[in-house]
Amino acid sequence: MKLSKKSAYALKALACLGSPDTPPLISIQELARRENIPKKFLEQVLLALNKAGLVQSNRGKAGGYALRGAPAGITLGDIVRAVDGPLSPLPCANPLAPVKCADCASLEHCWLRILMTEVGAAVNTALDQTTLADICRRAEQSKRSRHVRAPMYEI
Amino acid sequence: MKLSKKSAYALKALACLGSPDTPPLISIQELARRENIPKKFLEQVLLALNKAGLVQSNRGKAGGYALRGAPAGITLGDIVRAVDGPLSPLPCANPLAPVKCADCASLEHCWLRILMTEVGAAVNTALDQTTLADICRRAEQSKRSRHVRAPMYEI
DNA sequence: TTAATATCTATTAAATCTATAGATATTAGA
DNA sequence: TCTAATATCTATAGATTTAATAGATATTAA
Repeated sequence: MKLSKKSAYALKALACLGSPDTPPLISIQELARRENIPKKFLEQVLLALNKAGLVQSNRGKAGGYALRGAPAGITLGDIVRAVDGPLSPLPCANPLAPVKCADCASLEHCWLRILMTEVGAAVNTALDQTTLADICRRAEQSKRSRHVRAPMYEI
Repeated sequence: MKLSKKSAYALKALACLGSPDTPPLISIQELARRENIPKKFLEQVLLALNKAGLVQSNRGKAGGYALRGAPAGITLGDIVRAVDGPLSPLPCANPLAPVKCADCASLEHCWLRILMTEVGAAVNTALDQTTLADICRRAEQSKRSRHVRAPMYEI
């Protein structure tokens, strides 16, 4: 379960979109600047998020991006799946569109496939426990905590 | 959470070592043949498993490998970690040996790091629920089910 | 009409994973 | 003691995936 750069950028971008400090519509360029993400790469990330319905875009001058749904309704799993595709441990272990492995004789009786299907389900479930709302809360907190001084002892 | 070939081979090899059809000591060559794994690659896998203490080896002629501990005491997580290293979503999210990311300013206040540390913990926990004993049981079952005829309806 | 924007496809660059190669060390048995 | 079969180790080639960049087109407010 390595987090790809793409997913990491997606998380940062969405956290930014969900921040109270962000205008209702923000351009790729500005988003890239704020989150320190390569602009052209962020482009692709937002494209994927848009296709998955997690954000909405306005084209043309003064265009930009905004969240599409409520942060509480978007899970960490949704985000990762949107940019990296289904997070199945093996191609054959995707419950929706299983792809037979080269060396496996039968999908049917492969214990590794069955095991990994369960593992994949567990991972998906784990990632779906956290919502974008949670993520935004954390981001705000750490933003705040970075501004305060080191704690001092009161007498 | 993609399963590397290395991990997949490790699982197959260990399942084979835990099978009643396997002699108490089996050579790499024979193991590679039985599980259809490139021999030189399997070599590296077994080396890692040995270093992690999951198997034991005898060198010299008539040497080979065997399980070191009881299958019920070895988890799926142990196996994957043994061959692929700690399965942390980000280098900085490894609770034991956190490695600062290039673009992250501080380990301390990075919400992504904290979030991913929790995700990593969840994934580890999930993988540690399944033991090699479970895996061996599944492997035996699927071995058996492959030998029986298609089910027929009894009257 | 222009300038700023999103969209799309392709390509290059870098990193990682998979596999192979070739050497050395060890040991049972002839 | 020698030989053959084995594990161990390090290096490297080959393949695949990921990350980043490039350059075009489409859209829209002003």
